[in-house]
Amino acid sequence: MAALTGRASFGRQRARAARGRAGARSIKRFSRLFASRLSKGLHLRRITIADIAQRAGVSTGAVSYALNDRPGVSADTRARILAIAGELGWEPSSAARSLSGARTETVGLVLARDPNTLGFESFYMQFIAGIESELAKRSYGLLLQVVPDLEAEMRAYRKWRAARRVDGVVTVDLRLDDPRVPWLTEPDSIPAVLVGDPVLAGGLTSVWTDDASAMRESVRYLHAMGHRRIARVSGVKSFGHTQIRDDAFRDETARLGEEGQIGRTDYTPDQGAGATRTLLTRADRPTAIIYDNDVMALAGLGVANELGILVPAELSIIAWDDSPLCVATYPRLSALSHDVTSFGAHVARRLFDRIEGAKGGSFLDSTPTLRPRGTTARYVGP
Amino acid sequence: MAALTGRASFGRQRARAARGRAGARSIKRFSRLFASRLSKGLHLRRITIADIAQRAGVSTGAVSYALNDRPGVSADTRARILAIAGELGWEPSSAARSLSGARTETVGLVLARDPNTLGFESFYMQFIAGIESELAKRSYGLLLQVVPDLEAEMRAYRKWRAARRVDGVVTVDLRLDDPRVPWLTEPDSIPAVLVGDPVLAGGLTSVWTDDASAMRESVRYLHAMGHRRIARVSGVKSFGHTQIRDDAFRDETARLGEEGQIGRTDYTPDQGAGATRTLLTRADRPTAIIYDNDVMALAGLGVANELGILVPAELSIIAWDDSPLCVATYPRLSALSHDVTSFGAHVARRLFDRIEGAKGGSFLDSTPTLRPRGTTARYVGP
DNA sequence: CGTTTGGCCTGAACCGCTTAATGTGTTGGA
DNA sequence: TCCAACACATTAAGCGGTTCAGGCCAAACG
Repeated sequence: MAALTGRASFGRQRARAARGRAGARSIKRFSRLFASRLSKGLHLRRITIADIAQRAGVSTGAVSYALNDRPGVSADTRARILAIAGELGWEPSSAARSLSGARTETVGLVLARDPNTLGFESFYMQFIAGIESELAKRSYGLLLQVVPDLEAEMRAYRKWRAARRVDGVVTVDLRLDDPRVPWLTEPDSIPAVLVGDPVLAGGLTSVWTDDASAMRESVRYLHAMGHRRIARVSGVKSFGHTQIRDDAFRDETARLGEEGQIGRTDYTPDQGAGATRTLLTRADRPTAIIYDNDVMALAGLGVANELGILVPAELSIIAWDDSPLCVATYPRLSALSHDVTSFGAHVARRLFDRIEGAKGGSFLDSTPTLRPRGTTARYVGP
Repeated sequence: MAALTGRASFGRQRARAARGRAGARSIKRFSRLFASRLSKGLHLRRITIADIAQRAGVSTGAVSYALNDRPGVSADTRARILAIAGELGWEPSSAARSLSGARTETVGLVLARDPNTLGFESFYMQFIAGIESELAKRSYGLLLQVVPDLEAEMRAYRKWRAARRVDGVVTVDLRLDDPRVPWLTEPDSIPAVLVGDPVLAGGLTSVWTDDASAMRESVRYLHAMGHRRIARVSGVKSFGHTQIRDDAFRDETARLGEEGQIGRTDYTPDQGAGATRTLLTRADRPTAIIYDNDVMALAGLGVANELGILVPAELSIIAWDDSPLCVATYPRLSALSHDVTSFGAHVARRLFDRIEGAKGGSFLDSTPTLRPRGTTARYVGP
């Protein structure tokens, strides 16, 4: 026995211990297991680190260290454990992990929007796809919740925090004086990345696009094309980015000596069409309209067609958020193009940084660029 | 002491036990806690059922029974426990719950689609919103994963099962001979609800819409309007519902003595436009086209405009899956309308039934109904 | 009046993993 | 040669619930 190597003797010890433990677990335990197997139809017991430990002749602690790539095991023990884990097809129990204080391996996203209007905001789906692309790399999951309003969103956060459900959250549609900001700033809160302008994020980590610049560029572009009456059909006023675009729009039109009109909507094509109709039936109707999303731009195009106003000869149209939709219409919609999927990925990366303890900060994503297509043209007078 | 009520004496016992335990936990434990408080900035310890038990003067077991609405506690003890739990703002730890074999309170959804094409399938977002509406009622969460292909989807399922991550899954985009069906049929698999025709679901629970009827109705409608050359622009061939619609389309056109053409796409507007162009530049071009989704119908409308073909005078267009998009265009798209949000809710309800042990079965959701708008009209010859 | 019965509760094991604290041999230095 | 330092492992105490086998006591029964 004394001649045995350290490992072998550990192995024996281990085996003995295991046998002892199994005995101690007694008939009670066994019968319970058996009963559950019967009732649920011969379940295969799940593979745990204890199984790996037994096979490798080490303790569960060692297995845990090895599987988590932490010091405390030798290189070859680690390799052996990893091999066995692979062979057995072991998957960590996220429940056990998070219960013992480690990561949940889940991030949360709450969408506070009317379910019925959500469907045609292609932004979210693309954004989610982008987030997922990063999560997949670290085998994280995305916990999604669709709620009617901000209060419900806060409730969801509170619940997630209390239940230790997520490691972090992505927060979208920031508002002015957003209640989520102070809440997420509390010392005990969930690590978060806010999507929106730093001025709205109150020092928390934020990822943003320079919408103001994009708006200014668009206005200048239209002005240079001879447009003198430029309008904007905007989204929900309480959203921060709406205000930012509003301000930039007003500012830039004023700077160019124009009077910029703004129509207000809830992002639905219906209201987009309504706002367009209002604008186009005025005596001094605009010769160009910038829409806050693509479906409203599409709706606007429809209204123009209906009213017999030629696009782009008599009216130029620009959509915010380029999408396949924009190239599906005829004429094709000129749009402010932004890669929403990679934006989502960017957000996810920042969230991981944050989860790993990075300090807050604001990160500028690429600025939407104007992509002129068939709905913008030089304006040559009535 | 003997004169005390049972409850009061239990309370004392309990308190003593608690003190004893706290003592046994020793300085080691305390210092650890303290250290973590210091490092993370005075965390409030989370509220557990032990806290509730202590306050109520009962055991944690009793608290568990009370909170889960199970027999084993008297009505007023239950009420007292519930009150204290509310007062303390207790939230169950989902990790602890799932670890001890109970529910995860999470359902999973894997979307095997190219992230870039996902954005403009309004179907999914609406569908998800519908699912969420039911989940919210039971405070379940939705774990979402976007993957590139079926294999990755299977991996996700396997992982979720191994990690006990979800209580059930919703499976979409069924195919002929879908590998997910046998997998989900295995005795040890995850409870699932399949979205698709029962013939594809192999006995598992499925929720479906009668696409064949809807297709037949559309073809008959167009035929009755004088159309004699009806075409279809379909989606991905490997999807089961594509085949079902194909078959119904071919069958019904043949029955009416027409030759029904089918163009194949991947659901993108780009390919929808391409297929339309091919169809419309033939010598005997169709006078009506039925599209498999709304964005392709939109793209088709664009191509017709571009080619100078008048819609609906010379060409009728029908979109599958009505959406706000359909009323944003000019003319408005005639569409097969289906309430996708409530469809999602229906699916979620069936999944809960399944999780609670219901047998498989197939459930017919409402059949899409044709909603004629501006893109369908009587055909009066060339 | 002794004995079931049944309602309420307690105690403690257990779920699978993490992680301090605590051994053990081995080495290297004095 | 002896001891400290070190590398590797083990042990066992949690994490926060669930659940089952009792225990206790009052009511019902024979």
